[in-house]
Amino acid sequence: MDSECAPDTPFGYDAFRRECMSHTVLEMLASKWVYLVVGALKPGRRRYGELQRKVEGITPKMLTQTLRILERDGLVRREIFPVIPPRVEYELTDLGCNLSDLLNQIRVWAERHAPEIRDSRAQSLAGGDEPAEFRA
Amino acid sequence: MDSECAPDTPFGYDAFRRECMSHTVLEMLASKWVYLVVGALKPGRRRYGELQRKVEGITPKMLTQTLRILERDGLVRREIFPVIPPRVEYELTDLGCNLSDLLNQIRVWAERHAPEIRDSRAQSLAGGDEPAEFRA
DNA sequence: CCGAATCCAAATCGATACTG
DNA sequence: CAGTATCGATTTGGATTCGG
Repeated sequence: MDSECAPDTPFGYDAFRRECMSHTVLEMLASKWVYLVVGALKPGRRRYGELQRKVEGITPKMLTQTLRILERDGLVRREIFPVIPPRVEYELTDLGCNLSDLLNQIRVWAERHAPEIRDSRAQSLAGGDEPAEFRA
Repeated sequence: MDSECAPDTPFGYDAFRRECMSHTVLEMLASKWVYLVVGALKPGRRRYGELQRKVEGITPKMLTQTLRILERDGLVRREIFPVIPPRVEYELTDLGCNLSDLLNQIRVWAERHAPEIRDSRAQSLAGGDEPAEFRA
């Protein structure tokens, strides 16, 4: 094993520990752009420009950076076609597909529960807590 | 609906659009500390100090900030006992429990696939790409 | 068309010290 | 015990420019 990770988890890794390898994996996943790019990659092969259009507001810099991280970690495969104009396609690996299913569940959850969360935030702003505190 | 979100999703929200409410939910979830704190909260009620010990390396500042965000969004309930010394307990709401299951799957995924990802990163560093490029 | 490179502003985070 | 306050380091992100 990489280093001393708590042994009370199914696979000998414990993301709660900073030195544990799985902790760094979680850090990698904890990114808005990773969610969205992996989500945009879900059906099949995608070109760079497609991704940029699908993930609204992502800059070339962040898109490239995110794709490089995903490639480095074995979640995405990149294929370059030596033609002019350049053509580069991205595709999820098996590992990436596997992850994609989970991340998409989160995305769907976010979409499904957005209203409740919006309401909760509104209440928070209005000072909506402690029962029966009537402010005239 | 909050604003113009693409209508081609099951719930009328589309996290790929920046102005969409669900996009901000995703931003909230895309945090290492949210993963870990929600994970640490999974079985039942937890005191502040317990959480701090469980989530290795979290500072009081980040722990408080994360808990406040989760409370604001209706995922965590906070109960204060007016005693000395102070006692404060945190608990997932139903919504939070629901989310917790998903986030835990991600955490387990990270733990399970940590070895493959470590290997992939190592290969990346070694320049391990393009087939049959023999570097003497 | 697909990026790489650079610069800079801003937000985030961590460490530490302090309080009721 | 359960936070708050402050400060500096680090990271992040966006805008822009350039090249193959």
